[in-house]
Amino acid sequence: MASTGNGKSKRDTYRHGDLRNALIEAGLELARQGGPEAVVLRAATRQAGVVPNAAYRHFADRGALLHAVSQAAMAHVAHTMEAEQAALPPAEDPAAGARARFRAVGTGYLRFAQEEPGLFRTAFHVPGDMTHAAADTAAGPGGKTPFELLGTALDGLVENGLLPEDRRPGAEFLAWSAVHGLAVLLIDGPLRGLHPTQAHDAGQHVIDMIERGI
Amino acid sequence: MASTGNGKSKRDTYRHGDLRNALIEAGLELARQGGPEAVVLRAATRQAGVVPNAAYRHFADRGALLHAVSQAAMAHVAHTMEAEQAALPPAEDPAAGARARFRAVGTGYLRFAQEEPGLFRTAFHVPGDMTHAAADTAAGPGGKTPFELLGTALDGLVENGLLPEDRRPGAEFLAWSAVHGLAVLLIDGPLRGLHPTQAHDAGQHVIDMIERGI
DNA sequence: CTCGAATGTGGACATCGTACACAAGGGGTG
DNA sequence: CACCCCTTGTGTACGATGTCCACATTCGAG
Repeated sequence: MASTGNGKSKRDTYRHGDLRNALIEAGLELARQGGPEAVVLRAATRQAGVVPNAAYRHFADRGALLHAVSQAAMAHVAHTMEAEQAALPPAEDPAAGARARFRAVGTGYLRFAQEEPGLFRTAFHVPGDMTHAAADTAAGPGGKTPFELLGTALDGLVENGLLPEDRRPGAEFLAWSAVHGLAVLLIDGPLRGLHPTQAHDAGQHVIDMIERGI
Repeated sequence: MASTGNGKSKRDTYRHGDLRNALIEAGLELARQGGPEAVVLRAATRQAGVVPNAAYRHFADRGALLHAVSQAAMAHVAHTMEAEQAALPPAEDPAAGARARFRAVGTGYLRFAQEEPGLFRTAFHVPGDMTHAAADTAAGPGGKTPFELLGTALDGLVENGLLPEDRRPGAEFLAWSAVHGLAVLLIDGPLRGLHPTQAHDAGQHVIDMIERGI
């Protein structure tokens, strides 16, 4: 076993073989259900069929484990964003395509926040840094972090004349602020429990505001 | 004593007299320094000079205490926002005044986030609901919650023709999203540690975007 | 004055993070 | 192929936390 994800049967080998990843995987599951505070060191080791202290061979402390889980969650965010872009119908012209890809960045971000609130909260739980955010561990299949995806989409807007070049600097912070703020409102603010379609509309409104105000 | 806020000397009376508020006060101090997860029941009771279990006469559990502290922190946010508005120079004309008061809402909010990040995080820590948010416990000296302050400011914009009436519905969520998102970026996102003046500029940019895009 | 409801105390327990010493065993060197 | 050592997992232990239960103290209504 060791490779199979189940955590029930006790390991047959003394060595686990892939404990570090098993712990991150277990942590992800805990985070999915209960957010960052639910990723408990002892629970993760239990799930991996290992004694609590074994974790310390791979992580300095609970915080380090949580950070690794957070990075993995961030990668999931990136994945959802890329998927949203990939699902886009072929664009009529380059400009329309750039605009659609930009909006998909926000839409994917918001979709993830609603579908996986626990992971979302974990991904952005006082993340050491989400810009450089160890680009490899926090990246999606395309190799880009959520932030980088946003930057690329903004560059696309500029290239197609949809965003004046002098407004480009710092634009990611404006866009990110608005979308992330809405995400928070949706998952544990006053907009929590909004019907998915209404939430989607709210998301489009915010993205409209960004396009207008950026 | 009981009335004095110090927590050093042991109470002389068997009854504390105002334990509930003493615990909230202690919780606020803990939250100020370490955010929501730092508001620890035992620490608060210790500070109040009382045995841990005494807290259960006033709060159902740690969560209830944290919620009360959160509400108190929210009141502090409202206070800062009101102060920001009060400090405004007299306006030239009503419209300019309405606009300045609207911007002050955002500026005050962002100021508080930077000056008291621990309290800020605590105020918005999965708050049962921040809209109705028990208007009395979360309100500032003016009797309004942060959300209500924002709504009032938006109404002011409409009254002065600065915001089309058909754009008013839901506008608080657009504005709140953007400002709150920036606040998060500033206190534990990639904009953390930004020089206060730069942070202020970023805030003005976001508010500009809101005014343009709302 | 008396007695009950409100408030604080004491002791106990499960769980958590983590430190320290020890065991197992896989891989490089001879 | 044998040996030794470094990595990885185990066992035991400690302090801290949230919370439960039974008991003590005191205030205030009658």
